[in-house]
Amino acid sequence: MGKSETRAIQPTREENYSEWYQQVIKAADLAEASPVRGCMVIKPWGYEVWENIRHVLDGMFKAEGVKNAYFPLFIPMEFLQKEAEHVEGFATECAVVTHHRLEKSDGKLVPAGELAEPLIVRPTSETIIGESFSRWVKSYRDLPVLINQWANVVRWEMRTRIFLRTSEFLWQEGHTVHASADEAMALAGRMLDLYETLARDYLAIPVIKGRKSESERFPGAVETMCIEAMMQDRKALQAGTSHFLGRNFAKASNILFQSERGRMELAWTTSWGVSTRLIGGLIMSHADDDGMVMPPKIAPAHVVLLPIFRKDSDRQPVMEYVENLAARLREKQYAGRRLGVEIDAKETGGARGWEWIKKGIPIRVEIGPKDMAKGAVFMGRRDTSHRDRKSVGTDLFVDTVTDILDDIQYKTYQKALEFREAHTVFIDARDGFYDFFTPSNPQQPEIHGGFALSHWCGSPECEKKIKDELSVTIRCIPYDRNLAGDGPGRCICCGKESPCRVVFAKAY
RNA sequence: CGGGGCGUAGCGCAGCCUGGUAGCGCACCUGCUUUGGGAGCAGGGAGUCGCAGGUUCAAAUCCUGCCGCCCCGACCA
Repeated sequence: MGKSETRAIQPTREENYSEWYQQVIKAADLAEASPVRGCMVIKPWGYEVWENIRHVLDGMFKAEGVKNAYFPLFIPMEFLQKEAEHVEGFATECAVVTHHRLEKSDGKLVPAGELAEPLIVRPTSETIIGESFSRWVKSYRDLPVLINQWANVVRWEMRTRIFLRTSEFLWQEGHTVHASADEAMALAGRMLDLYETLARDYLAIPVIKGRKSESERFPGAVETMCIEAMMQDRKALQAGTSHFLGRNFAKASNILFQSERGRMELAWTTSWGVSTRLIGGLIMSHADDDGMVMPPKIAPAHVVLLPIFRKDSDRQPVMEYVENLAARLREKQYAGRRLGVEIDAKETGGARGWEWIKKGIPIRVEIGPKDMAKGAVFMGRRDTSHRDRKSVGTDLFVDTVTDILDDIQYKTYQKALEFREAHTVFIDARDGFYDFFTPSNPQQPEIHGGFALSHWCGSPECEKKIKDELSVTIRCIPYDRNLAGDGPGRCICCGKESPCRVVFAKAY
């Protein structure tokens, strides 16, 4: 058995989770580090995941009446200054452009032509988009303004990790303007719902919707809502955020409109975004010790056909059969796009199959002369053991391939959901809470903890104390009554009255 | 940015302590043999040993500085 028990990824999740994460990205060919500190190269197999996310979300946004637009990468430094909390939130991680030319000096290129006003590379675009909005909006008849942009942003992070936290990342940022607070709040809520749908129905990631505590809020927001997911090391990942910005940014950018009654009023704005971080979440939700596991609805490709030749004379008939099968499969639609079919005719024996296991393709199909003779294919699924393969009639396979993909999609979600539920606990005793979040070996912490649903009095002091002592934060105040609990209780930290339970966890 | 670890072929590593001019496994190329499976044998290609200085007749190896990556903190999508 020895050899067959070896897993494709080393170390395993259990042995060294963060190293495992890096190895999965490498083995699945999703991305790689770049020569630029903290910046990644997203390779085709990873970028297609992003393209699929973009396709799905873009359709959802458009159904909500949101239009795409594009705003500058560079933002005048003074713009950031307009909103007090906003500056404070981002000032420490801004890339600043100070020159516009290079000159040769002693054979080396040196910056020259200093800018009169430095520009920052957008860490987010509220201020520059707000400037446009202030000119676009005159009357209540112009509202709402519903805009989204697909862009890159730069946040100069101290510690980076591919997909999860890189200095540059890709995202979408939605920005809207409304005549009333209720309308803005409702829109921000609907966008959060879209993110939940994307996560649940496409990425197969179960998420908890909720709102952030004051200390975790977006700088300048009145309310930040989020979806939080549990990774396989039981840490929380914020997978998407939606902000109700009140009138803070309207004030900063001077977004005024004339109301029905003829008065000049400050508008209400929102912003909301998800990023390439979702791909990191995808990996840490589903990948196993054999590599990536792609949920079919977001997978770069759905089926790989692996022709098997026993003799040279097999080659042509098998390839013809395989090409023909590929053509039939490609006529099918799945999750709003054409079924993705790869043909891999490399003659490298079983290693070829492992390449695709590591890449996480949902279905592998082996086709040799024997299968052809039977009118069958030999199929393996990524969500079952690599040894667990079976012969299926070719016609039946073609007819049911989308059902099989649906089944893989469903089971991938269920597995992630069961994992989260297994590591989500209601805790009411302070000691129990501390035990839950304390590894038995602090030097080399084992995978431990999870989501603790505990009461919190609402004070920043208790929140900070828990953060300082355990590195545990309030991920969100959940909307789901089953999680928030029925009625008041006692704060896990100070014992004072608490209105509801919140989600405590270590976080990325 | 503080503490620790690491940087040698595409990937994973040995060699470093005790300097002598580079090796192993996998992958890659060629040939033969195999053939329902991470194949076997033989041959082969591929590395300015992270970068820059220094010590030395000689540096992957010793010394200094820098860069990058990983882990633990502080900061964050």
